[in-house]
Amino acid sequence: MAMFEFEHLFRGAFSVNIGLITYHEGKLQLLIQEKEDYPSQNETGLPGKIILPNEETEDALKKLMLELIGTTNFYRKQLNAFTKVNRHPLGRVVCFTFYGLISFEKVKQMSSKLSWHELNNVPNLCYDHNDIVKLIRNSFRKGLVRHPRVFEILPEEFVLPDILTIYQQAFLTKLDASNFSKQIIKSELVKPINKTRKAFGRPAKLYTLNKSAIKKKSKEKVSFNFY
Amino acid sequence: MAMFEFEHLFRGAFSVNIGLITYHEGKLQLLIQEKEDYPSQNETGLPGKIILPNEETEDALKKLMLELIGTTNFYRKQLNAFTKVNRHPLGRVVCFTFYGLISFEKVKQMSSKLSWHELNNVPNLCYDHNDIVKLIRNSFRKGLVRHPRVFEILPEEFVLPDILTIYQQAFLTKLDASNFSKQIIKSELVKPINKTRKAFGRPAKLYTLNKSAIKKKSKEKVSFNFY
DNA sequence: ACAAAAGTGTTGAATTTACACCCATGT
DNA sequence: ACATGGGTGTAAATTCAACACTTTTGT
Repeated sequence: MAMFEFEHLFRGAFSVNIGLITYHEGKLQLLIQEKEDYPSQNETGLPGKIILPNEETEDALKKLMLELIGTTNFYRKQLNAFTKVNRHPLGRVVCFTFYGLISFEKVKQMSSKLSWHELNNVPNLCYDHNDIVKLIRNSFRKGLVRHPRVFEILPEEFVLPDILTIYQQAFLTKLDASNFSKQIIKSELVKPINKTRKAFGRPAKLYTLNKSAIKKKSKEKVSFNFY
Repeated sequence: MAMFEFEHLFRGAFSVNIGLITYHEGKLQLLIQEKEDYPSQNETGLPGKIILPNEETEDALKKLMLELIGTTNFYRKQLNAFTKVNRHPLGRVVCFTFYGLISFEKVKQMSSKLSWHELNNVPNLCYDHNDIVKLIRNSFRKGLVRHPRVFEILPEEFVLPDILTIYQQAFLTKLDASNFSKQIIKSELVKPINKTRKAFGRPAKLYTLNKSAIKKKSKEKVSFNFY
């Protein structure tokens, strides 16, 4: 069997890791897991697990997330693989990374190993996980700029100033609140419901996502003008 | 040694594949390789090779490209890994894909196995390589819209209508030539040299890249307005 | 002279940006 | 009443988009 002569090439293992972002209590938050298995006991890192040799990546990820937060119902996207030979002490473990977005209300349970950390203040993580977090923040930003991705981390009913807050935290910048709100409304992606959210000052109007508007893809404007 | 108990997990192999794009004779072109090794003799696909268990991905890619085109001096970016369990007949071979951009004049040699094919008319390729090509076209488009990436596939001295042609082919659309040229000039990324390129009608002015302007990163305009 | 391709000019529309100002609430 | 955060209005500046027109070449 021809298989035999190639056997020496089949010496690698795989893992999935995910950076899951949500928005809760006015902050962007990242899900962090306390590791308990060898060789990284007592360290913290992105949620992840080893993929079995005959297991699809997507299945491994779903299994992991069911265990950890009780649902697989959230937006996700595969990012780069991390392939450095010596990134893992046990041998060559290639890491497939995902970034995910979930609204806080969709989180069904929290495994005791888990905690949320401010995305803008992530602690030191094991292996190269801080590099992965950088990648994730970048993808998150791209998602915000290019797609109506904010709604993935907002509850069903939300308020325009929260969208502003999310963008400001994601880009570490200040934006003109009044112009930003007008832009959101003009996009027709949201529709007002007849409720408000109480707060210290004037209460903010609640909106929901206008699902019909989100369908039609954005116009893909082609120009020599970089964003 | 703890290694032993994890041994059953180390059963995967890796490959690199690259979609290398250039611009030549008025067309966007993709580099295609005729395969000669088992199990895909006589098929064509993206240039690629198996990565040895202790070989860095980047090293494998460089080795491959030196062999094929005699240089590793070109822009490249890692894309998604292809991880499906059954994508390769010999076992689980995970494929790390890259897309690359090279100006035609930088290609030092052409291995006899290689040929250029119009990017908009790629033939049937082996395995899932046609899927990879789709991914590559997408990344190429994103690169064009968001970064001054065109210059990677243009010669030292180029002409504005060629940039127009590239964008039009990449996006399968027509653009207003006069407005597009004005946009390029306003970007200050190019500076005219005192030469022209002869052609049928009025000769076009030659330009070079203004390397000082390319340094300062684009302003990262944050808005609720998707491109 | 004429066709073809390159490049310039002009104009109205649309979008952006910066603020001034008004509104609805809790204390 | 007033501080606070939410929201509307407006006007100048900039960018976009369509297209008429001029320029420079080869035939």
